Amino acid sequence: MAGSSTLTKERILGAAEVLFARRGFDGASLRQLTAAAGVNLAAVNYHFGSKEKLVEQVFRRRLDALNARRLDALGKVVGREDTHLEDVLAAYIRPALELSHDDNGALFMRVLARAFAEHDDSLRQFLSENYGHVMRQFTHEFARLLPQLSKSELYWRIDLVTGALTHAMSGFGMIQRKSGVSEQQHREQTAQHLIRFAVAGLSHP
Amino acid sequence: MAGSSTLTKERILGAAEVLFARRGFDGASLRQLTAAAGVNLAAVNYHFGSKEKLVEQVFRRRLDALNARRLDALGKVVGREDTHLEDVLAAYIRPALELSHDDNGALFMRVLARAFAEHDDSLRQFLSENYGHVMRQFTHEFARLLPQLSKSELYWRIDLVTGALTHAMSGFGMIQRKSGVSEQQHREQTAQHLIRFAVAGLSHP
DNA sequence: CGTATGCTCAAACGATCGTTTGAATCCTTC
DNA sequence: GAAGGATTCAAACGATCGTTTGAGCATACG
Repeated sequence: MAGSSTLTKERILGAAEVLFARRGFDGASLRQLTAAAGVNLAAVNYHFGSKEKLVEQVFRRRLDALNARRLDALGKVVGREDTHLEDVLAAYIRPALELSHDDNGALFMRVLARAFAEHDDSLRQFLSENYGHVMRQFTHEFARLLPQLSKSELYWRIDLVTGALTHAMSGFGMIQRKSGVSEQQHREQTAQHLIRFAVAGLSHP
Repeated sequence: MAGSSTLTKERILGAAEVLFARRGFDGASLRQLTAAAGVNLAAVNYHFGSKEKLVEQVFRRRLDALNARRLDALGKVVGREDTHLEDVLAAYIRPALELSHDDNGALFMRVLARAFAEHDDSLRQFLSENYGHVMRQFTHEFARLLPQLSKSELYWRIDLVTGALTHAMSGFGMIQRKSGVSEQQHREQTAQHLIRFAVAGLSHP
């Protein structure tokens, strides 16, 4: 087997991320996409099999790393004797925030928010099968740290917090940083906003 | 001028609500839509002018009433001498919740959540021009009740709460009510969940 | 060198899209 | 009941969609 052109696949994935964020999965055509990527129209079907498979790979490329970092961060805080709720939330939020400040990572968060709102069955099943265990582990930890909440009460709050975070992160591509604030400071302020909000939403009396 | 067939227009709007919620604006074709409505394909362009105009009318039909009820409810609580934050939030949340329990109102909330996540410029401009004053009035009231928050801090929290509520309400079509709980009770419990969460998210220290 | 193998390319496939057309039909009004 | 505007209808328009094809080119291996 020869070259296994990683270059073309990566160009397609990059252009797909941009156009899916801007026009949606249906709205972005393979002709726009391949033109933006500078590759031939047939390259998508050759390298990915179909448009739907391409969509899955767009998610895989980012979510594999993102959720691995989330679980890694979670593992580092649950081992200790006194785990704080905000540490668990930071383990969920901070990796996504770091992703948002990388190249087109913010655009991917838009794609993710779109998929979240679409309620598309096949896509939801794909995400659930491949990354459902991440949410399950976090949920388990939330339940442990909030024993006063009933199961249904906890699920309500997690659902609301998830909606808030997803929505907020989908807008990260468009916020203009105040002048005089370094990117480091800005990211830390954003993290604090999200974490404190999530703590309040989960643990209010 | 004769009949001005309200019937056909209403059948189209109803079918559009269902299909836009299920497949999205691009995903739902006028052929599926008119077939589901039991009308001729050309009826959409005849009565609405274009598919895009139809989308706007789908929003208008629900949002005119929804936002009028929100402002009405808001007016009834801001007049009093001691206004509580949860009353203002109830004025925002309860009309949407009542809409969600009417016929296809829950599906419309899905459509709304979709539009919210799409970041489509023309649709956002349409919503902002026609209903922006509603959010502005609520924001003004939040600022009055939460004077300790800076402007940017307040906007952060409102954005997060809005994301949470939009996401939660977009799922109302799919929740199965526990047996033994009346719809009245269920709706009241849901309202309490949302309102308390929003209060915590806005006013945490 | 010859020949597989991986990849790119222009071109075309059938299907479906939103929209338009012009005749047929309904319904009101005189 | 004739006239005329409002509405519906089947059919077609050009455009664009995702996908497939087969020839052409590159690179690796015997």
